[in-house]
Amino acid sequence: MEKSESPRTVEAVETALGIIEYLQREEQAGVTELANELGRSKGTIHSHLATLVQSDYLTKKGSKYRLSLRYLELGETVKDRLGYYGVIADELDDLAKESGELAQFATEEHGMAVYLYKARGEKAVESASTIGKREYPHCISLGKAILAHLPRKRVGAIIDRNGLKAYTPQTITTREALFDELETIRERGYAIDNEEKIKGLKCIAAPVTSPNGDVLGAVSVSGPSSRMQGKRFEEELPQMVTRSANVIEINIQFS
Amino acid sequence: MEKSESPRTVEAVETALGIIEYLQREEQAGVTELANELGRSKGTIHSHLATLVQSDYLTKKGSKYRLSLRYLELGETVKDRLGYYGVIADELDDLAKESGELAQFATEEHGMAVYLYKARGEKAVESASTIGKREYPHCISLGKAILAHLPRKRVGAIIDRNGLKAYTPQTITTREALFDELETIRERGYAIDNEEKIKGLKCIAAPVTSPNGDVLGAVSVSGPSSRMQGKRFEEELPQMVTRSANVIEINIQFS
DNA sequence: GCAGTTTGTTCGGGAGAACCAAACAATTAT
DNA sequence: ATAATTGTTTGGTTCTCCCGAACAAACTGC
Repeated sequence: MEKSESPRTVEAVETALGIIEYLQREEQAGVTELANELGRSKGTIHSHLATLVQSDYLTKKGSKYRLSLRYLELGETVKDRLGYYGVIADELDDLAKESGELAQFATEEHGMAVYLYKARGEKAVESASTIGKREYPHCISLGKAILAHLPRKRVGAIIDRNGLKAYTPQTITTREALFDELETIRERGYAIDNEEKIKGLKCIAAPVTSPNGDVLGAVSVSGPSSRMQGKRFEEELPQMVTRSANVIEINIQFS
Repeated sequence: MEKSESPRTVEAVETALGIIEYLQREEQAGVTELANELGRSKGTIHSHLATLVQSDYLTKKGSKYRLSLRYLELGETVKDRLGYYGVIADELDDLAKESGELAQFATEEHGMAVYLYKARGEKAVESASTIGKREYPHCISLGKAILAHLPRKRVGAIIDRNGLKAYTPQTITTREALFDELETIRERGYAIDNEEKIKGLKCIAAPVTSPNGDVLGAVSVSGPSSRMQGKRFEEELPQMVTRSANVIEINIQFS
């Protein structure tokens, strides 16, 4: 089961990445603040900062450090390499317009659901998620739609890694319940988030798979529970979402 | 003049960043390839890769490593912090439509011009530049428009850092010629790229400044020399570009 | 299917660098 | 002006980063 031991890592790199992560949360910081936060001496942090500035990963204004614009380039590179970014953008814009709600696309990486795009329809609810944001997959429709099409042992590993944190009374918090739910999703063809992450918010998500069967991501619409009920929630929206997922699948093949 | 000595840097971090940079160019690579490229042993690279994967900066598929989606999030964070991204996007879309050409916005960081947005008009030429791409400022209109509004000693430092590489016979390659050109730009109110970077391509760029006088970036239109001449090149387009720059300046204040 | 080659992984040991602590300089606050 | 805080520099020591080599795994060619 277990690998003999965890592989060696480079501590100096971990502190440098810690600086980047802190500056992602905090916008700007000085030497002392970072030293306290990361539990290193001021001198150490100082040379790390010098390294990151020299390599263009940070900028220094006065005595405060911030993330540089280099991450823009890296972000674009990653986006371009996905290959299907334009396809999902176009289709989600349509879906948002047609449904009037918030339409989103996410994929999976390292056991987390990663939002790649969002489009806002006429009445779309606000959402904290932005492009690149990562979320636990077990409590959102996008995540569950993806998990439903991953190998069972892969899902097990993800649960072990993440746990099953509860956000609302509806959140699925046991392994068995989640596997049952995934089974239901496979049969039904789409996933539902019934206020499992945020009270008052319901979502519907359908998976996008490649020709050879593995899942590339999922499409969803989200809206307030007041609008997400009856025939609209049980027929119309599911149909829109699954249709969008299919359109994306087809267009990816020819792009 | 010179600081006593260059500050200390952390070599381990430099190799880790070297890995990231290589994977930005190459899409994917294995241990041996990276070890050769960066002049380190396979064992060393291996533990660096383990560190970067563990912290979610790389993904491992089989025995190849790639950049992870984390850079999407970092890119979005940086974009949001600019504050005026939406403003330039809206205005450049208009400018591209009105002019029919390629409209771009760039700002300055570490002595380089960094493209932040581009919008393509009806007849827009193709361009290799993408969001986040960095370019030497001395040979493009956007760069010169920005340089014209930086402190003289800052410009001097940038020249020292970058040099003045020639791309075409028109490229400005001497310090004096560049300072003269910047003076002309300040008087005229906008900058011209007369095939100084790419043969057959001409551009016009106007600076965007903040109320307190420092330059935030510049707006440009680019087109083939055949279309960039006569009254259109000397009056109409300059007017459009400077007007766009002004609109952006105003909107930034109220956003 | 089997030897040969290449690539990834593990590990001991030594040299060097990352880290700390403390002193100094610069900036800000009182 | 003085005190307090923060940034910068520097020696010295410990620890870790790195190398090299051995091992394992994957791929190649025959």
